[in-house]
Amino acid sequence: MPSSQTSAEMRVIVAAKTCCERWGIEKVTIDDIANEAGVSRATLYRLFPGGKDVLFEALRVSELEDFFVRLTAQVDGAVDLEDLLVRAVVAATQELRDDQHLAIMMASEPGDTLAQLTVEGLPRIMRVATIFLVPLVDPYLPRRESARLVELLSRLVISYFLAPSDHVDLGDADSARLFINTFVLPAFLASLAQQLSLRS
Amino acid sequence: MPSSQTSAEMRVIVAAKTCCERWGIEKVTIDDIANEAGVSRATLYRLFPGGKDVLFEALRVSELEDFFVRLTAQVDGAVDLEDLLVRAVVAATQELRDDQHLAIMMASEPGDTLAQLTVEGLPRIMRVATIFLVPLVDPYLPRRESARLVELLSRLVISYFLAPSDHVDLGDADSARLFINTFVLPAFLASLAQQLSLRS
DNA sequence: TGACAGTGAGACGGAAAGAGTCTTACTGTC
DNA sequence: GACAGTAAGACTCTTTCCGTCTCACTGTCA
Repeated sequence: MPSSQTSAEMRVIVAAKTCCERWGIEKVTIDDIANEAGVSRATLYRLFPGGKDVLFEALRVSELEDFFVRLTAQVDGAVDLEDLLVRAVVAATQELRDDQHLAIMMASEPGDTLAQLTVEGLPRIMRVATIFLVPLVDPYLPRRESARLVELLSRLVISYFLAPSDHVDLGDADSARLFINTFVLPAFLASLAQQLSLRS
Repeated sequence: MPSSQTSAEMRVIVAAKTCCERWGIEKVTIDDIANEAGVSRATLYRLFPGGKDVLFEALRVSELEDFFVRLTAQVDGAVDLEDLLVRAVVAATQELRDDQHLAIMMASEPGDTLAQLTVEGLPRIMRVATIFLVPLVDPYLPRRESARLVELLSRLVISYFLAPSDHVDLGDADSARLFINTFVLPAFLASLAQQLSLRS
């Protein structure tokens, strides 16, 4: 029964998320999660062979996908590439800032949390960002350029979130627009012009 | 340096409270509390010989005293015995209901929490209640009767808090007044009359 | 300067909790 | 009756935690 299995996995992931929010990641045990999910420990290990590491990895992927689902919804209706990028950057920045869970983790386990936003987690973030955002950028740029653009902006959003600048506020639409037009879009102008000429 | 020592003890107790609110009592370790208090574990054991048990006992006493300090403030200005009792009962009931920390503990560790409100903790509650409230009741009743009254009302408040009744709501002033006039004050009427005649 | 009280850092052993594996028994389905 | 999925829990190994203890450091008072 594949659908029920999937549902059980989701129940466990949701339970893990709930437990982490309640106790913080360093206080959560497998038993806590299994109990919260209404599932035995044996079943949990069957669903996530590898235990805690695999489960938490799945949890991070799940949260990341949720993040981009919300982000995608927020950029819906963008009228051109600039509008799309500005909306995406502003929404992502604000969502990062408003993420209470992230703030708590940053306060209680800064090392692990930062690792998940940089050395360890960035590749995954880039991957998921690419999956979600490249299709949105594709109409305006060649595929290869789309991926480069999404990667560049993702890195910038995270960097400016982790270490805010006095000169740029990517959570502000005007500031983000100026920044994107000045430092980001010019690099893609050639491709952009090419794509436009192809379309016309 | 006795004053600094007292302050260190308070720092540890506050840290213990903070940690309990953050993680729940069953997830807190002595190290957590020592770190939160900015104190080494050795010092913590020096301040609270006996460790966790003694520290948590001190924490409970501290919270209990805070509770009655707030309660005492809320009944300030009562004009007569009935007014005093109604105010005290209503304030205590509402404070119990609004206590977020208590609610969390009741949800996560009902057994221990209930024990602290009944078999294990009630004697201490009565003791502290007596210390704080008997002086307030004293003007209206002989000392022996004051203690009996405070004990009776304390027990009733806790009982009605733990198991609400369809007929009485001690969080409501009118209901509490009716209840007190019907079931509590009559038992003390004789003493009350005697005290009044002595005063006149 | 030297005794001294208070403290932090951390080692240590025993106890307890947690992780991951595995077996057994139960339940519903084909 | 075979079978798949699960809960319960026994079991081992590892980690964490507790409580005690020692040692070095610091500021104070004589």
